[in-house]
Amino acid sequence: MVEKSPPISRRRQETRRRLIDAALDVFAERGFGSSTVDQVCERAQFTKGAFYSNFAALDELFLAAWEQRSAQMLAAVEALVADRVCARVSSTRDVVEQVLETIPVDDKWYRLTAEFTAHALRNPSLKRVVAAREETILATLMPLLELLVAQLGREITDAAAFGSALVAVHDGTTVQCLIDSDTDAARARRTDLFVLLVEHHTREIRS
Amino acid sequence: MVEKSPPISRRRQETRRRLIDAALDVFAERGFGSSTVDQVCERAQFTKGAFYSNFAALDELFLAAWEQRSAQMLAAVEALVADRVCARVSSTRDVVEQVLETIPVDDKWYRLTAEFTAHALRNPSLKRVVAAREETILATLMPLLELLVAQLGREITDAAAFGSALVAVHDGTTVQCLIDSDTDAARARRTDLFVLLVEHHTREIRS
DNA sequence: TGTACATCAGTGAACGCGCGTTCACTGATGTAC
DNA sequence: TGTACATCAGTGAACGCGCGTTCACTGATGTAC
Repeated sequence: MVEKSPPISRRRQETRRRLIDAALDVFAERGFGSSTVDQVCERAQFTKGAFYSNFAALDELFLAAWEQRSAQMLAAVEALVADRVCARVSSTRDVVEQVLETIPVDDKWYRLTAEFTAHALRNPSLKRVVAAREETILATLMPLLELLVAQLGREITDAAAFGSALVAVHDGTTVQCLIDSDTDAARARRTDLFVLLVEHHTREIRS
Repeated sequence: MVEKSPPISRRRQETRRRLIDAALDVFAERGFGSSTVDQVCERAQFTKGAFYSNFAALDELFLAAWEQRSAQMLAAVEALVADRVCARVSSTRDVVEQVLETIPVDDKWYRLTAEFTAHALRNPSLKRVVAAREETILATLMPLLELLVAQLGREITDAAAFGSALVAVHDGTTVQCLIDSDTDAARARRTDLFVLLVEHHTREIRS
């Protein structure tokens, strides 16, 4: 039997939303482990009771916040890449540059996701959540990328390898862009790396 | 005038060492922000007073622990790569595989360094520390890599770009190896990526 | 549309544990003769 | 080598703040007639 949970009222949904938004700010500012229920509630303009009426503990809110935010980010990137698909296209490098411009190197989001990943490594079920999200990201983006490279007269040779290489290079270069004093150089090298990946994992279509 | 700090006694050095070792364990287990002075001291078999006699606050210990550990890791990798340089060598792929085997994908260390990086992004002076360490790592490893690729009859074309690409791919693929359920596949793709990098950033030496 | 009642969702005060920090102390280590 | 003293390094008890968690409550929202 599936437990028939009562429908969630609008008021409640709105409260959760405000708590999640506040949590994203507070966690990014102070780190998850150093944040308190009070700080989150104050930012959201609620008393602590409101929090306990909606979540069992801070980790639950951390998970909810991370999931919501990463879904948002994915939706945004998806929309932007879809736009690119419709645009005129010249060289591989141009496409890479344009797509990378749409993916923000967001300091706040990086801190959050780095901490969440580290947190997930301590908890098998959270680990599965993170792995599942990576799959969702790839499942969403790969068809779009296929269209993109098709416009360059190319096709993807090994989608799984290409996808995970893109994610790895994205993650690895993001830190460098945030840490390095010479951000422009880091970004330029990032672009070069992506171009290399595209050229390596696609081939020209014989017409 | 340079403040002439009194020499640090052996006893004191040993105490610091034990506290740092304990901190590495506790931080990896619970996360930095959720660790307490008490927990670290208990693990190190000291009372809290010992901690306050050696460090001003937990962040100071976090920094000391991270620096010590990353220096240790670098020294270990350096030694292992130096060994490789002396060994017989066949193909690029073989070399990459052998070197990667020596670099452990260490869950504990990953958690620690991910959290420290996130922490450093909130603090400009720590950010510089992290950036400096990356430079040290590259300055140490690049000469060795040069020797390694020379044995393959190749030479590095752009050392700076090669170096930062290696770091980025290393970092990005480490997470995947730790998170993905299919670790072997993740490791294989990791190797492929490194091979690609070596081939792209080096060229055959004309003899 | 208005009233009377029921349920729901957030309030705010209360509690007590655990945490960071201090400090007078003691035992360990170093030094002078 | 032995003794007397000085300094150093960690002890352990004490303090009080802040944090997580609970719960009787009140005002908001929904429902029946």
